[in-house]
Parts: sequence; C-alpha cells; structure tokens
Amino acid sequence: MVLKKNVERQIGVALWRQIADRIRLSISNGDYDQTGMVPPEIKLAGQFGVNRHTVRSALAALAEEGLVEAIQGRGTMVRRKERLSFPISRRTRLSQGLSNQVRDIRSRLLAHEELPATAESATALGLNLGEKLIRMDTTSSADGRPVSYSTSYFPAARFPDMARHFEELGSITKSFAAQGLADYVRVSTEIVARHADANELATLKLSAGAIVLETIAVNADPDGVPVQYSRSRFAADRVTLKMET
Amino acid sequence: MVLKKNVERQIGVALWRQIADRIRLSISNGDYDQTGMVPPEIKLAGQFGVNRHTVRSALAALAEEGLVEAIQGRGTMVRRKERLSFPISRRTRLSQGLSNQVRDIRSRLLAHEELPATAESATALGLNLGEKLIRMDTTSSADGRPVSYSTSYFPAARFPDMARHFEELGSITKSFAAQGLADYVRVSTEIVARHADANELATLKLSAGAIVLETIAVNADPDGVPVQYSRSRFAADRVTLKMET
DNA sequence: AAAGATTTGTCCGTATGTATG
DNA sequence: ACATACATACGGACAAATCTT
Repeated sequence: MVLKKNVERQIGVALWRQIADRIRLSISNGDYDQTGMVPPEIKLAGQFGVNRHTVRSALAALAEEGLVEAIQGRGTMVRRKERLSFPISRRTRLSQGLSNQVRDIRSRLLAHEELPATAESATALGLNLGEKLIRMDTTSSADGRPVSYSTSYFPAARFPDMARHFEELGSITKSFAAQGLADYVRVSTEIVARHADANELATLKLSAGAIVLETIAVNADPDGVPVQYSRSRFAADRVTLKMET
Repeated sequence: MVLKKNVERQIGVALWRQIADRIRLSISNGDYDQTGMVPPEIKLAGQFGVNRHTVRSALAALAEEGLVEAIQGRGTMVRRKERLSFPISRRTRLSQGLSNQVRDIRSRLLAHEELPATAESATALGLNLGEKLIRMDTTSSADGRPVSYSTSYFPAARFPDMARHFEELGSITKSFAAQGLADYVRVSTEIVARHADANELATLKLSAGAIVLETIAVNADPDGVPVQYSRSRFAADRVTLKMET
C-alpha cells in the first residue's frame, strides 16, 4: 500500500502550515481524545512524509495558538479542542446561538460612517444607487477570543441611529428593537472561504496566514423588506457554521 | 494615511499566494468588470506593497488556473469570473441546484467499500457501533471542471446496492429511489474551511495549496431516520455555498 | 534504584524556495 | 538575467526530561 502523505510541496503554502492545519482538524475531530496527546513528532513526521523538524514547526504554531502544549520527555498535550458552532438559520441571532457554548459574548463597534449605496449594497438592500447607508464595522468575542468581524450596511433613512444604539447596547437585534423593529429574519446567506488579509489577521487576532470563512447575508423585516446587508468573517479554525434546516 | 498592504510575511503562506487569493476574490467580486483587465503589475505591486516580481508569480498562478491571461504590451485579461453557487437547503440536491448554472453536471464513483460504523459515523446515522456501512467516494464535475469530492456513508442493511446503483445512475437521489426511498431531506449541515490535502488537490484538480470548503451533512428519510452521512469538499475558489432559508 | 527506551529541545550544516532590487 | 537576503525543509547528532522495565 502506498503511503498517503496528504501534504504537497512548492505550492506557496509552507509544509509546516499545511501540517498544522491537518493536526488542528484532527484535534477538533477528537482523534486524540483517548490519550489527550498528539502522536510523537517522529510518528507524525512519518505519517506526513516529512522531516521531524517540519512537524516541530507545525506544533510550534499550534502551541503559539494555545491549542497544544509540548513537555520535554513526555509528549505534546492537547489543551483545547473546542470549535464554536455558529448556527445559521432563518432566525440567526449571534448571541442567542452561542449562549450555550460560551459564558460571555461581547460585541464592539470598531468604526461607522454614512455613505451612498454602491451597486453591490444597493441591490442587496433593494435601494437605489446613491441612497444613504450606514456602514458599521463590528467585532464579537466569545470568552475573550475574537470570533467574528463584520461589516454591515443599514438603510440610513429607516435606521438613522444604528451606530449610537449599537455602541450602547452591543447588539444588532437590540439596536433594531430600539428603533422600532421588533423582529427580522435571515433571507439569504452566501459562504466563501479564503486566506485572511492583514486587517482581518489583526482584528481577529489570528495566527497569521489563517483562513477566514466569510458569510454574505441579508436580513429583512417580517414584510420582507431588507434591513441589513452584512459581510462577516469568522476565523475558520475556530468555528464551524451550522445550518439548521 | 497609512498604506494597507493586506498581505503578511513569514507566516507559512507565500506572498504570491496571498496576493493570488486576493486578486481571485476581486475578480469574482467583479471589481475589474469595467475594463475586463487586471490592473498593471506595477500598480498591483504598489497596492499590496510588494515587488513586481511577486505580483508576477501571483498572476502566473492565476494564469495557470485559466482565470486570467497576460498579453505582452497590453495587460492581463480576466478570462473567467464565474463561481458556482451551491444551494444548501432542506431539499438539497446536487444536480438540481446547479442545473441553471451549468450545461453538464456529471458524478463519478471513485471507490466504495463495506465497513463497520465508527463512533463518528454511528452517532451521525443513529446506528450502533460496528453496524455495517457502505462508504462511497464520489466526485462531481460541472462542464468538465471538478467541483466537489464527497465521502458518504449509508446503512448497508437498508441500502445494500448503493454503489452498484450509483455507478449506473450517477446520482444519489436516483440510487435512493431505485432502492425504494422516494424522498429525503437535509437535516443538518456543518461547514468548515481548511487547506486542501494532497488527495483533495489531485481529485479536485486544484491549483495546489488551495482552500477547501467542507460540508458535513446528514440526510434523513421523511420519517426522520438518517439515511446518509457525508463529508463533501468543494474547491473554495470555485464555489460559494448559498443557504436558502 | 538503575538502565534503557521514548520523546522533546537544541545545534550544526546544506539545498531550495521566496522576495527584493 | 543577475545578485542578495531570508524562509523553508531536510538530515544528522546529541542533550534533557520523562517513562518503562
């Protein structure tokens, strides 16, 4: 039988990073739950068909993330294995969906501005080109770990005080409520994945070079009128998106 | 104002690949639709804060993918910008969902075997540990381009001839029908993103080092009894997953 | 308690890939 | 195409800590 190496050379992604990705996945899959230890470096090296030093680089990156801890003579322990599961459904609410997974969920307003609608945001929100929008950049942390980084657009005519309310309430749902919108539903969600850019690395406090899951979503009021268009980036190695159908 | 470089060094992902990722995203966002041309190398180099050679490596990779074409003295043209949109809903069907986006969708059986249920597959399918399962590795191509690579598990007791039917019919839906299951629904879908492994690179014919979107899904019959547990990998730069709620 | 096996940590050198100018 | 600097990956040798017999 041929050895499956599962990693590739000379492709613009360093071997140690590919290997770190795969070990991270194994951890979150519970592959090492029996012993709570990652296999020895030599064994992993054989498994992936690389030098032990390369595996060490991968493990160093995971240790940096706080995911594992190496002890000389003993081995490398798994320290955490949680992945936040983000529910996506017709009634997607950030804080509600996570409330049973984490103690503390906190959202912060990074920036906001008023601007005219572009082609993209206008069609998403069913507005005319150039109508006033409010843009808000927000980030959410679960138990202190940043998990999402969102850019949202709201029709300024209908929700003029979005930013002020959000700053005070720390929640989109509550900010809508404060402006007379009691309920809203998710009408569409698109999902793409790509490498994080420098901005996302910084705000999500990602181990550099990481992957982000991006959701492009539209929320509407009960009558179907769009009220929010948002692009949210999640740290791909810290979350799974869970669709409820 | 500080220049946003949007790329980072020394992170295990080569600059040229990060830049290729970002240009690919810009293309699929339609940023270059006006002219149909990618900005000149020098301009891109300035934009990302790197040397022109580095941008050239990125463009070479995109040209290799067939996404752009450089012409001496003229510039670099965008050749394709499509991204397949994969619908995910309660009634997710691969071929139906794509039928209005591509002419020809084709599925192939790569391998199959009978094996006892592991902890993971048993819980997903509501079976006891060790009960017989059928595993099938399949891949689907849209107009000749591979888009998905799936590993599915079926209870062998109920669907003993899954592989034979699939080989003939090229469709899970039809194979179920041939064994007396007229309808089924998607009950859960989890989504993660990570770097592709060598196996996925080969079967999806990915430009190496690419990212895959993985969906972990369970389908059930109308009575809610699980009939299929599957892990599907999509080329992240060729698809968006679209949730319908 | 001692010896040997296992496992991580450190140091050397060399070849190739990546990025700049 | 050339030159330069640094990152990546490999290989080997040995030290240090821990576990097993």
